[in-house]
Amino acid sequence: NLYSGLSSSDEENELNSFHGDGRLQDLIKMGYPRKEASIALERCDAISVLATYSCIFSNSSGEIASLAEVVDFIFAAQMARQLDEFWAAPDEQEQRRINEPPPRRRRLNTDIASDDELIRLPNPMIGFGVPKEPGLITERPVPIPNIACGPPYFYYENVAMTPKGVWAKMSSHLYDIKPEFVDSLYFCAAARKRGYIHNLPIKNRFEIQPTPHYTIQEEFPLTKKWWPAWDKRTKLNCVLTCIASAQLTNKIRKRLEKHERDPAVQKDVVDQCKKWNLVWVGKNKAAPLEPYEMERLLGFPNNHTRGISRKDRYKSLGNSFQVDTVAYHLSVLKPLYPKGINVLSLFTGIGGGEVALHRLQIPMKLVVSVEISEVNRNIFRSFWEQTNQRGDLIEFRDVEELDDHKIEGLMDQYGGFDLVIGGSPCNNLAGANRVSRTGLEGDQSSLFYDYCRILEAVRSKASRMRRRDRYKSLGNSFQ
DNA sequence: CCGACGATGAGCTTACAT
DNA sequence: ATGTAAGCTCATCGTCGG
Repeated sequence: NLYSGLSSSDEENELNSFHGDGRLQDLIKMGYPRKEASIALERCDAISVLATYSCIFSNSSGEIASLAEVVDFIFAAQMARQLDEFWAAPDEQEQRRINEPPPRRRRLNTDIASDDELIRLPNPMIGFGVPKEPGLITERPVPIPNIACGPPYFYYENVAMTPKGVWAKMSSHLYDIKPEFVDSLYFCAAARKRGYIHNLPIKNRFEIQPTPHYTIQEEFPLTKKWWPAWDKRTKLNCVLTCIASAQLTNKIRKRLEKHERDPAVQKDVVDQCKKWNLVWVGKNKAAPLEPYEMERLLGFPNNHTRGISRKDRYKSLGNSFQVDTVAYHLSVLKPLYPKGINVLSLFTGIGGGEVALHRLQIPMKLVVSVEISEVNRNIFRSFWEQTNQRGDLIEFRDVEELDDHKIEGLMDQYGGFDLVIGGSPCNNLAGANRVSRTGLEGDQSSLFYDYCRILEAVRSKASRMRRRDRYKSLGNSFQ
């Protein structure tokens, strides 16, 4: 038997893993990078599992396998495919990537990672497809690597237009999954170009109802009365964290009262409207969106962010998900988890991901939320209470508080996470930032690495829990 | 302390002409 | 293929007046 020589020593390790697996920590102490150690563990365990299964089937004496056994055999076969990759010598490029030193603060233009892989933004920016547009695909052009397949699922989001090389680097830290770039103008009346790295299936996605309106005039019908013919916009630009001053509205009104028919003035006004995302709310009166209008554009319930200052509402909304877009991607979870899911929500903000799940009517049995801003935590807690959620909500302030020990404790207590969702800070990536657009290693945006750390802790713990369960059911089947 | 306001471009993209 | 122009961006900071 090909695997018999390996199984005995591995089974000893398996037994050790019942009292809290120290092997990953040991490997890290020995100087192996976390990712490499984790991959090695996963694949060694795959061999062990396969050996165990070959033993069962040789003892089954010609009986018909139960459905459960067949399902498990398929699982074992998937593992067997990974063996080939495991024994193949890793190519030099992958080796170099694995041996890369941990992230340090570095300037962008000296970043060596930026030149080996250049990720281009698609045009049109529809990802794997959007509703009501041609170009829908049901299979990924680049499959998800085996190591990242299956639950627990994860969903990571950030701005599409980052400095060069940033998306390639984020992809390389998230199992080399290719990002899905989607502009939310295909879901609502405002543009929002974002990239999403996730391991979700992409077949049979569906929209949440009711769908938002696609044009400004339909979404805000009261503006039609005041909308000048020479302003041809039908879509708004990206919802940002800051709005125009009231003085700008006054200046525009005064200019138009004098030179309403001057094409040059008209062009200048339209430019200002595009720059500041203004809509027409009165005669010659172009004003920024109200907070509740932004909420509608982003797919939140009316006055989701009420109770905090106006300025904070704009800031929180500008930093949020577009709910309809995210819900479209997460919709594939609904048939998979009819009884609900456990969610680990990092950088929760005002809870865009949870609102999406709620509007999909996917019950949330548990949400562990990490959010540094107090006003955002208050908003999210209000949402949780007012929608009469039955599940548990556990809040943390800082990702630093969520170490391996705490993650594993929560997973033991609640039976693991089904979804890890979050978008890390974009402050140092966003084009609107004049002062500190320092890239992925910037003070705020480097929290991306905490997302990776926590995700890997969840996935490795989940694989250990699956193994433990398999041994348990194995023990039962022999009685 | 809070909020309104104005100043502060780079870095990336696409579109179009050459 | 290459150059040029135009368009857009989950923002930050200091000042000032309440």
